[in-house]
Amino acid sequence: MSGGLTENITCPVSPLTFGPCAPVGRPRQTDPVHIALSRAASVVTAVELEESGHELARHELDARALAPWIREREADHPRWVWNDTAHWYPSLLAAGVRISRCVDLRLCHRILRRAASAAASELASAPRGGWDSPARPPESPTTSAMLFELEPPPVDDDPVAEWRRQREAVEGSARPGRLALLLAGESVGALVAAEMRFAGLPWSHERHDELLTELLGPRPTVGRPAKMEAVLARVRAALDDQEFSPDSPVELVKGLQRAGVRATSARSGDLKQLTHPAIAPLLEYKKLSRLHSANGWNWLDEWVRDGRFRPSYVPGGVVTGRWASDGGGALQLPRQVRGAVIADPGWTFVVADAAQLEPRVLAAISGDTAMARAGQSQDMYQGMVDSGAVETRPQAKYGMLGAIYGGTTGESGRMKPRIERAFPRAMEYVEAAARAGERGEVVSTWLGRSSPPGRGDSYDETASDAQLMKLRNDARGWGRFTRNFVVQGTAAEWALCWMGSLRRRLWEVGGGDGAATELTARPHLVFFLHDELIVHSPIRLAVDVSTALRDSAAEAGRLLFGAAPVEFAITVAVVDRYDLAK
DNA sequence: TCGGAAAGCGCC
DNA sequence: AAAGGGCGCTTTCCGA
Repeated sequence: MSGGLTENITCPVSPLTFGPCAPVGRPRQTDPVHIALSRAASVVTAVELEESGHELARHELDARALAPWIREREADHPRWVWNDTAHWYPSLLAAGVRISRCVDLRLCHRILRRAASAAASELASAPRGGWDSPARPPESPTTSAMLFELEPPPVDDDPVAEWRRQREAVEGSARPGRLALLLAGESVGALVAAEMRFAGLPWSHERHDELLTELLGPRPTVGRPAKMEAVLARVRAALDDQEFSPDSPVELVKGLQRAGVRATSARSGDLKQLTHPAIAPLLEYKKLSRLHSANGWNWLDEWVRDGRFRPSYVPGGVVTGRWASDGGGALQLPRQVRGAVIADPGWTFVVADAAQLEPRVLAAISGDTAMARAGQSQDMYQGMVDSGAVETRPQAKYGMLGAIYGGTTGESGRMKPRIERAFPRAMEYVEAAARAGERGEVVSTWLGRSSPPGRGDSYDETASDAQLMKLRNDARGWGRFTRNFVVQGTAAEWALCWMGSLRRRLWEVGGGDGAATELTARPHLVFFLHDELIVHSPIRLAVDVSTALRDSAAEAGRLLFGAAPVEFAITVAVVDRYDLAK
């Protein structure tokens, strides 16, 4: 099998960068296509490199002159090579400079260090060094001076040497096209993460406060909000216990037992099984309490400023390649508060969601044509019903989720034989990934991101991750992890490609390089949630943005899977409030 | 008094 | 409604 279409596209500049394909002024043979940046104190060194890696020129710049210099050089759309996007890009954005492509060396290093397809490379076998350390925190005026004095940059910090090592690792790998696409996707993701934080998600402080007041009562200066207190009073009355304490799981269970209720845990799901008049108000209390503590007024004060929610995203923060977030809980925004996400006047949101992304990804990576056929429908689960594989949509949904997650009980367990019969290649694929995990082997995504080493391997990279360590000691549990890894991880790769393609298209919709306006004056990404994107757009461009979203989804499918007959359907909604999208 | 672990629940 | 892989965040608990 080939690496998809990625090897076949001809383009003056590599398409694997998610940058413009036909730059103004086609590069001459000696034009630099990469510019590597490094910094020592206030001096920035910029090294211009040919595609071959040959050094063309070297400049030393004062750090304060960097942004205008980059703006000027950006006309040729070089790839900016730097250690951490999160270190360099925020200050450029603040100076009004948007770049089209980069190589985030640390994110790429992390992938290559572990990639099974590049295991023979010098990079993979080198001792751990500075590039294996976590990213240096972005400079902040209060801490940077101190940190830099205490921790001098590691000696192997040279971005040019590292870039060459990475290029060798990719070129010598079993799947150079796929790995190159993965690294390009990871890097463009880092650009998007910085841009989304810079732009912020439009958030109405006023509407959020109204929502909280409706549900909880007015903000109290001390103690519980009035409506929470009232619900708690109903719980206490039903238990005939004025001392009942709902906020500690231990106390909650004890309190219920004192009243003769056979509770063994404080989990909502378990409480729901019980029949007692106190249960309904108690569940209601827990719901309100969660909202109050996680996304209440304190959250609003801390995270929403000047009408924008600016969380910090962590590209590649999850072992599977999904993003994580660091503060603000951007990836867990409860539906309850999404009504506070309101577009600016004259602007709107274009909200797009990849429909049944993981099942479609499974059809593609396993080459299961029957499953791919079901995916010709906009609604893949309905397509599975129409093909006769199962009788109802819920059967299709839980059957598929069971296949992907390794479920054995309930409806998903019951559906397993039928799914196996209808989609044998897909099931064989995930079963093989699970067995490999149980044996302690490494598995890899379609583009080549490899799972952490399995059981029995004396490898300490993730030793600090308690959850992974626990899972690793449970063969079946680790098998479920690797089974899910190949699907979730490849879905994350599709999403990166979708986002990278969209980013380039949005820039064009906004006028391309000809329009000398800043990022937030054009349609721009403001939110990303695994398989969902939100674009904040001037109303008059919403149709073009919708088209760009669909074209990007199709392009992502082609980039990963070439001509494979798998459709990646998305739903698109143009709304001025996020909660209206679904 | 502080910090890590566990419980619980939000998102996909 | 079901099953359950991946996370982050808040609160409580408990021991150093």
